[in-house]
Amino acid sequence: MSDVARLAGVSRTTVSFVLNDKPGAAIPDETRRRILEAIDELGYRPNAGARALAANRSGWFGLITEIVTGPFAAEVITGAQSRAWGDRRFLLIAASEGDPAQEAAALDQMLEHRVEGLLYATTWHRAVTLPKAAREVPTVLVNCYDAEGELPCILPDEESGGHRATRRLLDAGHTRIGFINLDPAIPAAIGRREGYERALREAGITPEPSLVIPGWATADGAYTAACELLDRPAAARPTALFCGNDRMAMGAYDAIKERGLRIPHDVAVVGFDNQELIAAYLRPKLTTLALPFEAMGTKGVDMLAALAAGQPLDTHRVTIDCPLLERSSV
Amino acid sequence: MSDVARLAGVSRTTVSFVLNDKPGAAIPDETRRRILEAIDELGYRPNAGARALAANRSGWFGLITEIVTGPFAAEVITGAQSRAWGDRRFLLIAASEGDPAQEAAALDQMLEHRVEGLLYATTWHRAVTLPKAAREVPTVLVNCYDAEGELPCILPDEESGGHRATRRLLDAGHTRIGFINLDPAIPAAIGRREGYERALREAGITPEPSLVIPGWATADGAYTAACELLDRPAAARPTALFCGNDRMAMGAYDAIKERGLRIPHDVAVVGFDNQELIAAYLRPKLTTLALPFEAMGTKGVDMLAALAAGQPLDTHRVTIDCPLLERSSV
DNA sequence: ACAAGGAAGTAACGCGCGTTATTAAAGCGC
DNA sequence: GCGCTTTAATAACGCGCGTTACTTCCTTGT
Repeated sequence: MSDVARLAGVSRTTVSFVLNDKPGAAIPDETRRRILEAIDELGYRPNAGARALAANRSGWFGLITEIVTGPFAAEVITGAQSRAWGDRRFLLIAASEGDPAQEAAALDQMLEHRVEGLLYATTWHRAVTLPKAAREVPTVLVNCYDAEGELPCILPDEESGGHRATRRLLDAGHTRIGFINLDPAIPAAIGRREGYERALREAGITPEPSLVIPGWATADGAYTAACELLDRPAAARPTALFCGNDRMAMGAYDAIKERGLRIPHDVAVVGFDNQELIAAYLRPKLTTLALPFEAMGTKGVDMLAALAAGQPLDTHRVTIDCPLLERSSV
Repeated sequence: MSDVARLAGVSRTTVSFVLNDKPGAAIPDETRRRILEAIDELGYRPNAGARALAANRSGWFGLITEIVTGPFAAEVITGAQSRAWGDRRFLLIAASEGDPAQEAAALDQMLEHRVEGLLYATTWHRAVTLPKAAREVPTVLVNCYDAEGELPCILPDEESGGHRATRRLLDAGHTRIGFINLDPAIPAAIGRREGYERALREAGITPEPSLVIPGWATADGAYTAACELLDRPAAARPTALFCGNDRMAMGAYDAIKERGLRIPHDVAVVGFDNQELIAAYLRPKLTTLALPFEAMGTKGVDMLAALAAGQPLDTHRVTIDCPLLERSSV
């Protein structure tokens, strides 16, 4: 920077003013041009670390996930990343691998790097408890919530998702809709079932509990559940299946095809999660709902930026809709 | 840090010595204990940015990928990440989205952050040309190579992969092995075909060109190709299919099942890429080869660490084996 | 002609730390 | 008791930059 100043025939301060577009500093165009030329000629690059030190603003946000691999975390990262870079902020990403020790170590490193905020994301919607150190810095939870309900969080709107999926099947003319659910104890399963039942009631149909079977989140479990549903007498057999996730839909597909039934003519299927590799390549392609991971990532950075700037949050608990992806299974 | 020094009754320098385990500095246990106690009591955390500035070592490596989403990039990141954190180094990750402008911007930011090395990873094995700015810092290519052949690179061993897949089918007793290949012009397709033919020749079988058909990397393309192969007269029909990737294997599965043939009894299948969501949930589960993305990521950080330390590289071009994942389709 | 005010630019300090050169005290052999 | 080495610790500088307080020069109005 001193070299630039010397070459441009000004002081280092002036160079700094130009680089930061300092408001209130009167820099004639001619001087500015000389400085920019010098920067270009010398190939000068400001040192981000030194700037951070002097300005007392690191520009970093931390992002802790359980695993970096896996489509979910990757999408959150994508969303957060793009939003952050656009804002000239940067993401220090760490994976906890589900290990509290690694998680604590990662958090330590982040605090040493003076992150201005922390994003904590989980693979599936559930409650979490953070290490105490997380209180030292603004924190936003993504796809999870803390038991004490103190931290702001961003969650998928499971209820409206279940409603939307069911509604889609109702619109296609189905009235007996089987629901192969996830583990019934988790928030996703509870919310989606509520949405499912609300959609039915809104259509004037009384929810039939026997049409709801847990598939335990596996393809095999869903296969078994689908067999059970499809082998009922014709009058009780569902003409559509709403599956808790796409892997489960895969199992359901097998059960359906095995019985010589066609999708969607004989049985329609809606999945959940939009696991691209499954949904887009099943035959026929699977209509499913997407968990809005990328949107949750960007929203997380937004909220963090607000918090870091000292602004209050309008909403402490944000829910984001799960969009329906129309393919060929309905 | 001054507070710590004051509380411990020593100078800031002494605190620094303790923090860095400075060799040659004689610190009595008693003094060290007092300092560590003071650190603990005050909850002091060193400022990583300031350390970097003073020591002139940022501790950062940059990682540029085309997309952060997608299983490939995610695995590379996982590998690089775990290796880097273990070494107290950190990854500044950016996605180019295939856009040269974004790529250049990302690189600029990385250089401003004074990364000590750059990892450049692509989604599929191919040649690349880097922005000139990349020359300013040690660079290692992952899953790609530069046309000039100047930069060190890490590549999957396609030839041995093709050989291993074919060998597995030969070992299972197959002699007419169809190969539904990727776009024949790309390195992966070329290497794997070489391996395929070598394995055949080693088994005393003359490669039959008509058994090799491009599937153009899509499930539909592979489906068409598989139909063509399976509809040949019995004597010319392959009893096993080696597919260029798992999506293509998915298409092949459909063609096989449609004809009432069973996997693996009538037709065995080997895929490539180990796209977990497909390979592990197809029925029967798909035997496939994994691209060693995670290993490539860790190796990349290793090489970068060596380069950043000024050590010469033993090998300029590293290839890593593609392991066979045994499931149920052979 | 002169004060007032703005335009253009600078010197100097501090951010939090690593590191070198130096000092002061303590131990040791005789 | 004296010189010499080791031990323990420190003052002071610099890393690359942002920022504040200050100076100098030019314009403008009267």
